[in-house]
Amino acid sequence: METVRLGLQRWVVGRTIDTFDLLHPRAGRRHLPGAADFAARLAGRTISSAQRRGKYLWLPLDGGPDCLIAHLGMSGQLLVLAADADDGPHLRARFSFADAGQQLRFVDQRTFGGLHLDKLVPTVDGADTVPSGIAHIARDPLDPQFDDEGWVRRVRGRHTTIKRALLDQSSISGVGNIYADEALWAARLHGDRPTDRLSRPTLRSLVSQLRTVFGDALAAGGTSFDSLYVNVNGQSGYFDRSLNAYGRVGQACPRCGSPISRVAWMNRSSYFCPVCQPVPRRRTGADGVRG
DNA sequence: CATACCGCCTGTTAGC
DNA sequence: TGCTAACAGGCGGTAT
Repeated sequence: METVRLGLQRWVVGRTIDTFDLLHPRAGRRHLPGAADFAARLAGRTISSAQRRGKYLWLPLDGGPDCLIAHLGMSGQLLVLAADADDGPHLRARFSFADAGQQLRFVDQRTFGGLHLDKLVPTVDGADTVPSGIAHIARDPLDPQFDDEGWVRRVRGRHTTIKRALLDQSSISGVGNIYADEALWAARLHGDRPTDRLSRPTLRSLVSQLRTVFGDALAAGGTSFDSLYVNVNGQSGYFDRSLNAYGRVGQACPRCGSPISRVAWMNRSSYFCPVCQPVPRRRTGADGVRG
């Protein structure tokens, strides 16, 4: 998502929207007044910047509505393409600009993503602004304002497992199933470890590993697992080539050589090394669930 | 209140 | 060969 934000910053910031065409109702489902209203509100607006928090992107607009929010779901793409470029089968929305240059297109095969409008409100710390509808999304670990110690404290105070905590976007954002498994592998932690029994140094180390995983992915241009994730120029990232655990069931752990395990987890999968990341012993009566 | 987990979508692919 | 079922996954909503 940061890769996409950088692309938008380069290619669409400063440009004025001429027409907006919503081509699939699911892409605009969060804009309740409908496609015609959506188009009317965007016409003539100039995009003033490109912002991101976790997996949400937003483009602040001059003259209100405050901003256009984009969430790509798992298969969404924002592409900057010539006006005569082929639509393809999954084009969901199109932005044409007053300068008649390249268009911005929202393409989304599985339609989990979407676009909507929102107003900007100050963050609780007053440091900047955020769309009102995503104020519950936490900062991500690459955000200079992310509070490591605050996250460690919060996680240790909860009664859940560490993988669930990593995927909880209201505590730490930007972490999906792939990056959660990779960071847990790097930190040698099994995702089922109870958060209230992890030490402060262990959790600090986990944030640090997460930052490394994010940094490496960003340097490689993002993660593309099935070629659906691409940047605004249609180039896909190649970070998937450097995954250590995710998707590697049966292959050797790059650290110890043991075969990577895969288990069903929350209607998806978890990948881990059973030797480096041992399954935690179940808590029993003697240990006490509440301790 | 805190935590757990389903269902939304559709194209690809494994398996029969 | 042609079909079915599993799978990918962020997150809002609902159940516990």
